Amino acid sequence: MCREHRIKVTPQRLEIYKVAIQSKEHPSAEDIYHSVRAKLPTISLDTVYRTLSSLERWGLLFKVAVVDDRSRFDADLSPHHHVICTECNNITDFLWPEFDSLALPEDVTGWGSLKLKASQFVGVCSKCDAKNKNKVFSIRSSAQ
Amino acid sequence: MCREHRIKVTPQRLEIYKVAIQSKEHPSAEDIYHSVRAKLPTISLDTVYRTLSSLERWGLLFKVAVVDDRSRFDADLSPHHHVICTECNNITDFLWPEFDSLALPEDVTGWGSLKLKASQFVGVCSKCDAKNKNKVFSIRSSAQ
DNA sequence: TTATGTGCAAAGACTTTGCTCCTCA
DNA sequence: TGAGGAGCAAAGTCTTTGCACATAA
Repeated sequence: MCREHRIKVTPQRLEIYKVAIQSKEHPSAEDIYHSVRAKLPTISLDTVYRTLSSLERWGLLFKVAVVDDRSRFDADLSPHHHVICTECNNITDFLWPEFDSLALPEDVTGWGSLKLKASQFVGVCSKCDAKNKNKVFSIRSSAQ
Repeated sequence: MCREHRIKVTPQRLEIYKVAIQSKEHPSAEDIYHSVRAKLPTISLDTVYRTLSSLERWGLLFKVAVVDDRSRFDADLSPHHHVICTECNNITDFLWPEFDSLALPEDVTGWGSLKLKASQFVGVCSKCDAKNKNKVFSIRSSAQ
């Protein structure tokens, strides 16, 4: 793949891409940095940033979203969508074939050339919802 | 609206919200800052940030996306969607009633409580596409 | 009057960049 | 051997925060 792009194959690039495609957590640059350090202890964070930026340029990876000021990446190129929890910052994948087969509105087909077509939902996941309710409850009870 | 939330009505808040709902450009904090300064020359950027954050908390405004490292805001709460051009960073609205009436997949309905349901497309708009082609052409011709 | 909000300045956090040495091809 | 990449450190941006003064209610 590097050879296709006529650039050097380095252990850093191999490992960063490996971590990216194996991760299901939509990791941030720092997450990837920590994972990669397990195999390449001397790698630096800026190499991770530079490599992620290259992978994105080559279309092997993309920024899913920016959550809590951190960019989150996804190397899964198959059609899927994301729900983001604003409490725990988890990003969950889901499939939605009905969406994928929907015809795009004319405003979009005439707009330009699309790179990425996805839906994105934002909310609070049920786990965090439950935690919040408990919190409210305990505040109320302690306030009595 | 401020009174509903039991907070003070200040000229800064009024003006920031006014700019936000009137703008169709999905402005960044800095864009809003510049617009508001026309009427309130002494306003500071951190007041804009603080107010935008409040408006978001009250559900009167939301972050559409982060483009070019800047958060972009939208106070239009009616159902609509966005296409983002990665070249000129413009965000264009479009309507898509077919999407809006589509049933959500079970993975999402069971996931938690949604705040925001929208689709988001990323690509290069036709204007920038045309510019790029011209650029490539002129490079080629000058290289001859 | 008093709880809140604003301005100012400085700090924080993530990300990018210049430069030198190293390394893949 | 030579072009391109990695590491290091420092700089750049956007955004947040502490504090004193101002202000809406």
